[in-house]
Amino acid sequence: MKLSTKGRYGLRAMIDLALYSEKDPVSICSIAERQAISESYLEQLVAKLKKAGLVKSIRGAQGGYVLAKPTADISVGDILRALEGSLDPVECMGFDEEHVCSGSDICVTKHVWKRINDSINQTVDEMKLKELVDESRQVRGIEPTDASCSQK
Amino acid sequence: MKLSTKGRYGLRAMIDLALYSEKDPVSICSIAERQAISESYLEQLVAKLKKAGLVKSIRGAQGGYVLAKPTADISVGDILRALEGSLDPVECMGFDEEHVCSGSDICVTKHVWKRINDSINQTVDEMKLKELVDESRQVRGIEPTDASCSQK
DNA sequence: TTTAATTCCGACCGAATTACTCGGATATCA
DNA sequence: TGATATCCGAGTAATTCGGTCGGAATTAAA
Repeated sequence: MKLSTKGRYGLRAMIDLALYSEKDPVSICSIAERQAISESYLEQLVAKLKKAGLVKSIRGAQGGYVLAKPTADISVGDILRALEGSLDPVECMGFDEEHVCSGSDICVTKHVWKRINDSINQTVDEMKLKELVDESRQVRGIEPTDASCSQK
Repeated sequence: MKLSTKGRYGLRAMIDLALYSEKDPVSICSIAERQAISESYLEQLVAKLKKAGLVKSIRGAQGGYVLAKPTADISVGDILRALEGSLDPVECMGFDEEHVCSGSDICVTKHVWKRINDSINQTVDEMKLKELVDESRQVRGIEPTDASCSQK
């Protein structure tokens, strides 16, 4: 029942991206530096975010990433599901249709799993990236400029 | 973010145990047979349930297991935590105390993880074993006698 | 008093997943 | 034509998962 580093790093990366990409695209390298995440690993995560349609890429020099949608339209659930796959702790066959299970206790547990799944998804879907970004800006002053990241 | 077979099998085993242990203790062997779970694996799970104080064992021939508490006093959360360990998808240091995080976005994500953890634990704790057992009995007729399980 | 049923305990094991790294191809701005 | 970037796929060490196996200890029944 653990959330992997994909989800944990990825959410931080998205907040970082939202904070710094207002003017110019943000490079993976600069996010990695600020967030102390391995650059090559972060690359994989951002690829997933892109495939999910949450960020857009701009290739070439001075390129980077920007959000594909306004922060109010991106939920924590969208981000986590993009990175982790389904957040359902139990993937059950025939959740919706009234599928008759073999044993009655299996059927009963199915309701349990569904309630857990629903509770998680509801919780993450009602939190929007906008709220997190706003909160983050309140904590420290705004630094909207993305310092180009150090070379190696 | 997956619940392992420990939790899934274990919950079914607890329902089974509650259904069949009213008169006599129930053997692992018979639970394994009814629930189609490997006997030797189930042994490990029941050991965890025992250590958590949810079931009591009666050793020797005609022995087995019985619930240690009334079904109304055992929550799904108790069972799952006994088997899986903490259900918190993210284990965060210093959740309670106002620990100042290094970066503001880390602090912000901390609130996210806390809300997810709370939502899961609340959901599983408000479901009691009693409800599941009652529901299970409604589905099919009651078979309170534990047929001694087939030998190998 | 033996025997069969049963819990108890720890070691082992293959397969999958996690959390990365690395090397290089491709695109694009200056 | 470089220097920056994204893109992409393969490799890999460590850990977890989902069990199995063998045997010791306990106790009811024959």
